[in-house]
Amino acid sequence: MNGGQYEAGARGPTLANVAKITGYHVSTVSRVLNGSTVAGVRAASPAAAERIREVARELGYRPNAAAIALRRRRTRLLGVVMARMADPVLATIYEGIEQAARQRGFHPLAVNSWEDPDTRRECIEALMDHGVDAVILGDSTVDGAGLDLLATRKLPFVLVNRGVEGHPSVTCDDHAGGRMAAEHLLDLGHRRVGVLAGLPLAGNAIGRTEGFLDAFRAAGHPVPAERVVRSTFDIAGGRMGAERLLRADPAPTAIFAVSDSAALGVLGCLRDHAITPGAGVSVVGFNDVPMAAELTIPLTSVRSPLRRIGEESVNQLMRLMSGQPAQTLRLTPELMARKTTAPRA
Amino acid sequence: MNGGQYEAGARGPTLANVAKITGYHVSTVSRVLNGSTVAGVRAASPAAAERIREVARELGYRPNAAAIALRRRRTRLLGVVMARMADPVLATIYEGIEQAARQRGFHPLAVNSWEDPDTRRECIEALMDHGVDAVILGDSTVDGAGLDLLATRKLPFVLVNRGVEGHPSVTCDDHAGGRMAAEHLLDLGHRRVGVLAGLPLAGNAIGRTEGFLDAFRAAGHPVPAERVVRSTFDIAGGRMGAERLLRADPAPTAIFAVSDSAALGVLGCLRDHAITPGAGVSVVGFNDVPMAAELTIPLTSVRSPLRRIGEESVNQLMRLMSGQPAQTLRLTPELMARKTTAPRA
DNA sequence: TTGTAGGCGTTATCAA
DNA sequence: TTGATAACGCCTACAA
Repeated sequence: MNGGQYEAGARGPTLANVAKITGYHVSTVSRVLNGSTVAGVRAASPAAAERIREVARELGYRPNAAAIALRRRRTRLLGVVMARMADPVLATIYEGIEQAARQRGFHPLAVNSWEDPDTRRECIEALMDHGVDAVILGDSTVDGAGLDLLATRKLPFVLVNRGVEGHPSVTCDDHAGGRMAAEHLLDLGHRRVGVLAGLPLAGNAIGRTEGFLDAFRAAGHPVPAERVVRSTFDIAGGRMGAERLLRADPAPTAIFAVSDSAALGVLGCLRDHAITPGAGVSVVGFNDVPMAAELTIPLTSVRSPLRRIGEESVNQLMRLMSGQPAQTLRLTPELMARKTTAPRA
Repeated sequence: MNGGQYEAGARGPTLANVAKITGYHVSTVSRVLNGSTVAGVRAASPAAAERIREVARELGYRPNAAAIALRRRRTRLLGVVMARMADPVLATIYEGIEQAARQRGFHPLAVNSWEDPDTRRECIEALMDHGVDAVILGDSTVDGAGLDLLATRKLPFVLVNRGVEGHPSVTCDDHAGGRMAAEHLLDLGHRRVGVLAGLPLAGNAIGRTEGFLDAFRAAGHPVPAERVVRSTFDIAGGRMGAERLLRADPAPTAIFAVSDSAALGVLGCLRDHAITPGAGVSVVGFNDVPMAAELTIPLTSVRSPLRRIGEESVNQLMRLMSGQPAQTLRLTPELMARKTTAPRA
């Protein structure tokens, strides 16, 4: 079958090779090369260790991950489930995860669930099949779908981006972020506002929406239900949601979208309606992805520390893996006021 | 160390378990469960096979990936090296890769090289350590840095996004794309144009730039070297490059950026200079990421089939792994003319 | 300080 | 059609 051009299973030198050359036994070589200790002392004579390490280096010895995984029951693989990688928010979180994981000698195995519960289950099962040591979930829904799989195998996991009651998670303080957006709009005099509330089962969307609605209610201007519309987090969702909000008469003077991508969809929609963002209808996004600041009319957005969220999730996972409890972290967002928000005309 | 709450190495039922229950020998169970054949016939009596499969299902048996990897010398893991995941272009290509790989029972192991040669080598080595069956490289430079690592291990690999002479790759037809951008601007009457040429060692940037410059030269309006500036592909790169181009007197009437992110940086820069994209300075990007069409002044861009590029790279890898030669594919781009380009004032 | 032996879960080979 | 056996590369008691 194979033309011989490639040897998929080509392996490098093994411990046995190093052993044969040095004249030491495999077990000795193993001890030296992974620096194991007996009673706190390095378990090999300095001379032996030196020689063995030298030969290993010359040979280009690299430990075989499969063998180690089989023997030690750990792979140093971290499963990561995301809704979709091309979402700039998730991709940035992933970057944080990847970097933090690599610093600790772990590698992320990333899969996309496409917001689909069945696919999510498949993803998690596939990750477990590959023997990942732990899992980071970036696509959870508040019903906790799929978490049972991890629980039954007692596999450590941390939620990221979207929290679920009763499980450790690292997220933005979404409620606070929603409130910031609301207070900004209230300060600018907006009273009749619309909300693109994101997916109904996503914890981050729920938090942001509630924070926003709470603040408006507290200010004495509750937002009626028909001006809170569900949507996906992407551009298309924002566009459709905005279409619907703008159909109302009178239309809202401001729109809060729980993601920047959705906010971008809103901007596209406003353009089609010949409405100027800011001057016509104010728009607030969430996350402050790099694009937001560069738009011709730069987007007001609630900044969330995406990379740090990713990094912290790995930290918490390390805690879990070493037997400590994981904390649930809510990192503080920050409002970046820009030109898509302006005082009510 | 471990508090007992989690068992990192918890494993499910094994072949031995199934064997004990069914009364068959492990080897028989193995033969049944992985559907191996002897002389084209399934190597077990139908009754036995039935029973074994039933027990395996009841027990929730899942094969141990580490053991299989050790024994069969294949992991069904695909290494993927990207410059950075949060780049929307790379993330979209990755989505294509992930989907195609999963359909074939493979899983991508994705690492970010951050455009750094040393990090790239580390990435590739780490992937090999984990025993990936093949590698997709999305961050190659025309000098082929790091490819030697793969060659010495005879590991199949395919380049994606950026080609390198002499190696199979799946890319956009960058030269054609650059030409399209040029012809569009030429049609609109632009003669004094600037180019944000991307990273000097990136094959895609080189192709796009050359295609563009060739077309202008052919039209009798060669672009002088000082109006071709190197840059990174991201927003910051576009912004800095645009600053530099605009400092010239007379400034160019149009700018071609080899990526949409850079084009977005250009738009931000134009805004700061109070120049209207299109009416003032025309701007063309590359890739047509979803954002482009939604901007308040939508971005003219050369669309490249990112997802298909990712999918095709997996196809080519499958060919390589089955001993067939891989093809080098150049998928055709398409110009999406929008509002950031307008006839020369 | 070093060697020996056994096994992690699976599969390939050989024998029955 | 099925069973026995060895081996993939590594690690870890235990013995020397």
